[in-house]
Amino acid sequence: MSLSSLLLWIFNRFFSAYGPQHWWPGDTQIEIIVGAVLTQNTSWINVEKAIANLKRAGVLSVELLYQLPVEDIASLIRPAGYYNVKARRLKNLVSKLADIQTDIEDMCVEELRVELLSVNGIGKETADSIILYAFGKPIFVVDGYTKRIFSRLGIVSTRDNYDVVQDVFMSNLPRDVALYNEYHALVVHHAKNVCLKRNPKCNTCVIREVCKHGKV
DNA sequence: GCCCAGGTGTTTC
DNA sequence: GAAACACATGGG
Repeated sequence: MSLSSLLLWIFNRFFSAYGPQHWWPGDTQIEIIVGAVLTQNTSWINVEKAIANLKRAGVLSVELLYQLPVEDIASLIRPAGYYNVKARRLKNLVSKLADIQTDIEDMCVEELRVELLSVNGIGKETADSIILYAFGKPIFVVDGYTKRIFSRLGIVSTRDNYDVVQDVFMSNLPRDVALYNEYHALVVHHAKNVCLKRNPKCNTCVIREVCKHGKV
């Protein structure tokens, strides 16, 4: 089986088993963008509390976050952890967004990615999450879960860096926003519920036929 | 009490 | 360059 066919087969197994994930959780573009920063090395449950605080304070917009003192943002996002670091990152990001706002829809994926990566505190995963889930442009999001699952399958190596892993998916799958959206969300679901770090539930895994862990 | 979470930047060898 | 470290809350 070709790599392309294998990646699609895995996607179909995940989708059949888990169904549509309706990502990204969040009603507005800025909520998705803020969530992408807040979830850095942080569980989503804590991010939800922080976003609820921002909503309650009525500051969940590019303009208002731009105006709000960094100390006030830090105080509101406290439940998400790293609140001083993340408050600064959010300020940096909304500043950049205000700068490029009128050009974003006309930018290609590569141009937008360069702009986002130029912001201190926005790395590859956060940038790609924003491009895919907030702006609806086709780029495959890689995270720790993706590396864990697909290295167990032998498709990537644990040594491979972000760009190498991303290229495996983007060179072997159609450039399709809906596919990339659902695939990454399904990977996260699978990692959280089945392919756990310490004790994976390989006996019930829907891709055990192709996973080294699942082979008896 | 310990481990972990949808990372990133800086410092250090 | 890569490895170690800082950043911090809250759930299991």
